[in-house]
Amino acid sequence: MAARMSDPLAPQSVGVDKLLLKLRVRDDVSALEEEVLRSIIEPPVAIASRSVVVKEGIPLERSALLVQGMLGRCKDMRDGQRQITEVHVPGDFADLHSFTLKRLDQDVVALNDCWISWVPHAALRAVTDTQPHLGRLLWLSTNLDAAIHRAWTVSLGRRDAPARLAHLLCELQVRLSVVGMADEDGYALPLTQVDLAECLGLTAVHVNRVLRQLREQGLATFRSGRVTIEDFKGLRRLAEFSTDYLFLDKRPR
Amino acid sequence: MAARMSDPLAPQSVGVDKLLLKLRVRDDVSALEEEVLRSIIEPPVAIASRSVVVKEGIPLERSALLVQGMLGRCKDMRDGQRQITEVHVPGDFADLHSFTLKRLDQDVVALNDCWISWVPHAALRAVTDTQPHLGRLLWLSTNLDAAIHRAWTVSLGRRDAPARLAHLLCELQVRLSVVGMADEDGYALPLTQVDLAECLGLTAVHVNRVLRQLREQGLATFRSGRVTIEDFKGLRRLAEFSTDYLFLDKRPR
DNA sequence: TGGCAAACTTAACCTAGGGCAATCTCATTC
DNA sequence: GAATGAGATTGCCCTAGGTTAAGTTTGCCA
Repeated sequence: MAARMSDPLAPQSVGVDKLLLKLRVRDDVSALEEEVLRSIIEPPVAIASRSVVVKEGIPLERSALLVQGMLGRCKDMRDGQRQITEVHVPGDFADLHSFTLKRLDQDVVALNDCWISWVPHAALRAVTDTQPHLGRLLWLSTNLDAAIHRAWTVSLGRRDAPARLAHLLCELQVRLSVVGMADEDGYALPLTQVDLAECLGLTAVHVNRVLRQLREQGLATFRSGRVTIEDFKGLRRLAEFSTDYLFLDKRPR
Repeated sequence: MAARMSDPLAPQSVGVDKLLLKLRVRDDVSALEEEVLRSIIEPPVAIASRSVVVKEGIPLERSALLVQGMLGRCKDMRDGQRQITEVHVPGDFADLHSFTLKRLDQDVVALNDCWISWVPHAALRAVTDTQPHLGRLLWLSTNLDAAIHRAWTVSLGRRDAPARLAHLLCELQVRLSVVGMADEDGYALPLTQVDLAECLGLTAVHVNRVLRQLREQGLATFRSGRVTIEDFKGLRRLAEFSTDYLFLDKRPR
């Protein structure tokens, strides 16, 4: 499997590094805590595009830290429709909530070729026992996921298709920036238009129409796996996007 | 304010009791842990219907345990539209995520007259420092909220209006049962049709149409603040509802 | 007990986005 | 370098749900 992957070299520690980038935007992480984190994270393993990393309902003893690529949380409906409820970027734990819940309510699927690092729940339990502040930081990271879920709920409930797409493009721009994977111009987005549709509660055909709209309005272009942001201000305005829900600062404690 | 409320008697400890019911469905809570929980929860205070309990963005030092009534997490849009991203029932912490995030990304609003108990973040910090298992249980309860968010995302993205409404009615039936506030027949639901619309990403007019549909199909009736479930099986089938995402069991640890 | 105001209900019309099918593009493989 | 297949694109038609605008019912308070 790994032989077919575009980047066959396992990224050694970038997973933890990106996790640390993500956490340190929100709070201080001491050298000791960093050491502890590094010690509980297993070496990365390769995951083939489109494979199911974690299946809904199965009892779990570990959680997956995404090192490279993108993962989605997917719910399949009876009629074959699918909804993606979150897109994970490197540095995210895709299923840290399974540490408390012991299984998942939805599948975690690789949206492209990925590298992930497993973290045993036993080690996480030890962290919450002996490093309460670090434990609270991990708790925080699951609460960030929840905040993202709420933002998606708002999008699906109250934004029309162009605003919804623009909101997703803005969100990914910001989340990828945090882990150093986006610049002002845009970012690599290894999804298909079908995937986007499954994030946005739309059909692939309509996503295609709306992508063209954004392109023709000079806001953003999505082509061959790359999002080019032409007018971030305009995109933000269209989406009514604010970074508040991503908690990009350290608050007084 | 309290003078105008329908039930002027402060329910003394039912908030903690319902929280314990909720937690004990998911895991064991020792007598000591119960004692600790009771000790950190302040006496209930009355909240008038429609008032904002917690405003988005404000730095917070405490979280609200809902004792009686219902709360909603609301996002207001520029154009006056509003999306509710979760409905809280007694025994829920409405904003426990603010313990790690230090503020909210959305307002918490009283959907009717409520009683809530505040819990200081300092006390929660002490719990995570000295009672790691109890700390993990509180973490779990925020992860339950996230699972509910994901279920709503799926509803908004992939279910049509009747299925979406049916799904919400099923969810509340189950969540209220856990805290002893629903029976086989149904439950009190102190929301307006506008509130339902704001949960479901629909207009109030369409909610009204769909309520009639469910009534005429003999599935459920919502009238004068009460949901009567006439055919739970049928409602479940229509909604493609499963209780899996509510994690109603204790898993091996 | 009557007068409001909020909530609910219904109808007529309209539109954003879905459904379906054909075509196009391009990368991969033999 | 032809065959293949996944993804992207476009057009046409249609429906679920929105919009607007009346009513009607209900509960509250003077």
